[in-house]
Formats: sequence, C-alpha cells, structure tokens
Amino acid sequence: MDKPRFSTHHSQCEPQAIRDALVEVDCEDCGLDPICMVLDYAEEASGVPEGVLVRRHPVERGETIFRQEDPFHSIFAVKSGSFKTSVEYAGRSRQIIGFQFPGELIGVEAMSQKTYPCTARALERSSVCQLRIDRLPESGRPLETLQASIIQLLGREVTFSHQLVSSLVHQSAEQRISGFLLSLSSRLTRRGMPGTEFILTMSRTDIGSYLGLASETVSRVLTRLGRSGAIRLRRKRILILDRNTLEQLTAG
Amino acid sequence: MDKPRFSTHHSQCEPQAIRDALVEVDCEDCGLDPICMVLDYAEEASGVPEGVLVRRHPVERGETIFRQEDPFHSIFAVKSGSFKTSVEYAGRSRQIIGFQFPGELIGVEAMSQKTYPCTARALERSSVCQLRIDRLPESGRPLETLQASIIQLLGREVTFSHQLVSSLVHQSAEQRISGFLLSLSSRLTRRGMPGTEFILTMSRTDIGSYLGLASETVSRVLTRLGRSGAIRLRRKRILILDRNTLEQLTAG
DNA sequence: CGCATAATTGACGGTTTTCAAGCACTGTGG
DNA sequence: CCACAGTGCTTGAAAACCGTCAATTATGCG
Repeated sequence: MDKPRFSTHHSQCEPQAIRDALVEVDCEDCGLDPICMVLDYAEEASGVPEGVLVRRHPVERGETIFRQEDPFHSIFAVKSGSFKTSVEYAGRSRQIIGFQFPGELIGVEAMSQKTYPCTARALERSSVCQLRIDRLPESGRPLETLQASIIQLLGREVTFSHQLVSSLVHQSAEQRISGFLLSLSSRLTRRGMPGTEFILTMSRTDIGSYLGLASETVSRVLTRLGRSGAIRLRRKRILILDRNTLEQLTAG
Repeated sequence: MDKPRFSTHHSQCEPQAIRDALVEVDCEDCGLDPICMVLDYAEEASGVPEGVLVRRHPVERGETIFRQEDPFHSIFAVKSGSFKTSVEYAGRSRQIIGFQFPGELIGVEAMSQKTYPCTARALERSSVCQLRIDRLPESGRPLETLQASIIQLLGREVTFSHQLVSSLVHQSAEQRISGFLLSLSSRLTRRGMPGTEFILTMSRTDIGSYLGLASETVSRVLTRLGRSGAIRLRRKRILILDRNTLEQLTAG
C-alpha cells in the first residue's frame, strides 16, 4: 500500500487506479539525496534557514512548476509521477527537450543563471521535493559540498546531452524509439521501479518532438515493434518482451 | 602585428600565412577570465600553489589535449586556433560533438567526474591556457567562487545543448548549416574576432558529423548558399554576405 | 611531381514527412 | 448509464528530402 507498483494492478486497463497510483521513489534512490543529506546535516550543525527544503509538494497534471524566463529560485526532484521540459525560441514552435521520472532532478541547469531556460510541466498527478537555492546561506562548507554535487550533476547532464545528440542525429526512427524505450526502462529500474512494464505518460506527439520525429512515425514504429514481438503495446501501456531485439535495433 | 586578423591578409588564398596566423583572444574576452582573476587574486592573498594555471601552451594541428576515458585533471581555454571534441561509444563510429574557438573552454563537463567524456583535438596550430583543477586548494573562499563560475558555465552549456538538440533534430540540412554558420559567426564576434569572414578549420566530414549530415550534403548546401548569394565560399574560406537570408533560412 | 586525402557533383533509392481520413479512448452532461 | 464531442492515436498514399554509391576534380604533403 505504501509503495504500489504498476505490475501489482490487474493486467486489464484500470484508468482510474493507474492514474491515481502514487509510485513514490525512495529517498535513497533520489538524485537530490546527497544534497538533502548535506542540508539535513547543516540544519543540525550550523544554521541553514527553515523552508530551504520543501518536501513532497503535490503537482496536478498539466500544471507547471516553472516556466521558461521565470526567475530562478529552486531546483526540484521528482518524488512521484513524471514531467516534461520544453523550450520555445523566438516564436518557433515548442519542443520537448526531456522527460523526468521519480528520483530525477529538474531545473539544475538554471543554477547560477538568472532565469529558467525551459518550462517544466507535469504529465500526470505528481509530487516534487523543492530546494530553494535562493534561501541558502551565502557561503561555508555546506555550500561548497552542495556546489560540488551540482557540478557533478551538470557534468553528467552535459555528457548525456552529447550522447543524446549523437544518437538522435545519426539514427533512424526505429533506432531512436528502441533507444528511447530502453532508456526509459533503465531509468525507471535504477530508481527502483518496474522497468519492463510501464506507462508512457507522454503523448506520441511529445515523444516525436523529443526524438525529432512526426507523431505518425512514432505510432507506426511502435506498432511495428509490437508486431515484431519486441514489445507489447496497448495504448499507453508498454511491456518490454524482448530487450535483446531492442538493443540490436538501437545499435543498427 | 600583435593581433593579426583574417581580413588583414590579402584576399587571395595564402595557405601558409593563414595556417600560421596566430589570432589570439584577449584575456578580457576569454571564458576563463573570471576564474583567472579569482586565481590571480588568490595567489596574492592566500596560498594558491604554483603551477595551477599554465598559460599559452602551444598545441600542434591534430594533437589531442585529452582523450575520452583519460583521468580528469584540467580544464582548458582556447587562446588561439580551434579544436573539435568527439565521442565514441561502444565501437560505434566517432562523432563530433562540438567545436571550440578562442575564448571558449574545453573539458568543463569533466569537472567532478573521474574521466573526460570526450576527446579534444586541435584543428590547426593552436594554443591553450590550462587550469589544473587537481592542484587547487581543497576548500575556502576562492574555491567557492570558482565553483560558482563553473556552475554558471555548465548551466549555459546544458542550455546550449538543448538548443542544439532541438535545432538539429527538427531542421532541414539547409536550416542546420545556415544556423551553424551564424553560430560560428556570432561566437567569433563575441570574442572580438571578425564574424563575417572566417576559415572553416574543420573538414566537411566534421561538420556533417556534428550536424548529422553526410559530408556530400554539407558540400551541396554550401555551394547552394554560395549560388544564392548568401555567402561567398572559396574552399575553406567563408564570407558572410547576407546575414538576413541566412537567418530566414534558419527559421524555416 | 605524384600520391593520398578532401571536396564536389550526379544519379538513384529508401526513409520519413505530409496530408488526409477513420478509429479509440476519455470525460462530460443529460 | 449512455450518447456525444474532443482529443489523441492509427493507418494509407504520395512526395520530398537526404544518404549512399560512384566518378571527377582539387588540394596538401612528402
């Protein structure tokens, strides 16, 4: 009851139950945890102000936690649910640049910037932990440790972006989507969630925007993967049947 | 003599003169400058060890300053010349993930990581300033300031990556190349170098790898842009004639 | 001067986008 | 509880775009 999993539900569709399922990541599996611990320690030892860390703030589906150009104030960790981040440049159409699942951080790249460079929107009823950077102490050992953690996170983010670029730019639709599914799977698994059966909380259009494909192509490839037996697909529910096939497809 | 510019050379091709031209960025235009200044100050005030900052280290064409998987030790600033960074994953072919010009930093994303995630190679005879992170003091005010600068840099880097992904993934070959040329132009201008006349120090294949295009496509689009009058193109020398046209092409 | 590498140009084929239509699901209101 | 509308998803057909292959020309380096 405390930690329901998708797979514990009946295999038939139960939209209501699924939508309200609160699959919450454990604190020790959360990307914010090293930072949390520093703050916990600092709160006891020296004087970290109250209200720096806001735990388990609920967010409704479709709601934003920040928008592009908003002044920066916090970084967030997804506690349950999922989010999409998107950007819009000079009137051009909005594009998805990432999805975030429990345990992952949002808004880190805005650290030391004036404003958020993207908009973060909940794909379902979700909850987040919020770290008010603007209320942190000005200096001292805790800040140094925090900064070191942030640098590490950002470094990984840059490396991930590079991987993403090189995958997207040189791969076919089938490769991109296989890779996307595997990536989702491993990210969910790493945070202690089921990685072979999950729900695509984002639309085909969102996936297409993220991968640089038309939504029709996403749809076509997903059905093709389903017919080939690599996955089982019913609407937004995904069952990964044959990871090997997907990995071979990704490699090309 | 101290600061030769491409445009001060004769307009006819002079490979020898061009190759050896040392267009060096001013320190005040360099991305490492805020960090340099902190260190300069720290060297005087408290005790930053000698040999932390190595200035104007020469690098020959084709030489690497670090390779993927090498243990991290330094970040670099391009003082003159240009570099390409590339990655290789699990046997797949090598891909270009970025180019660096005078005033820009290389290897920042490896901060707080164990190893460099990419290889950096000089595209021409170049020089770099090197900041030995592994020789920095363990803590203190200078470190905090340095960390804050790094976070800012990395944040911008992530934002830039996002822009890059969304351009590459959703744009046609013509849009990508127009955008690439404009990006080069503005980056050179920002560091006090001529932005309307410059040399593509990287090969067509490198550009293609970076933009996700075949080298033949790069070649074709460049000639097309030349025919349309937007640029003038002789081999590796680029002259931007009509910035408006390029901007329109980029927008689509 | 000659070879190796890089750049250009042409023709062709495959993949993906676009446009268009039909279908399934969701949520609303009677 | 059911009908309906709206949205998102699926599927089909045609066209555009880009990658591949191949031949030719240019450039750089010894």
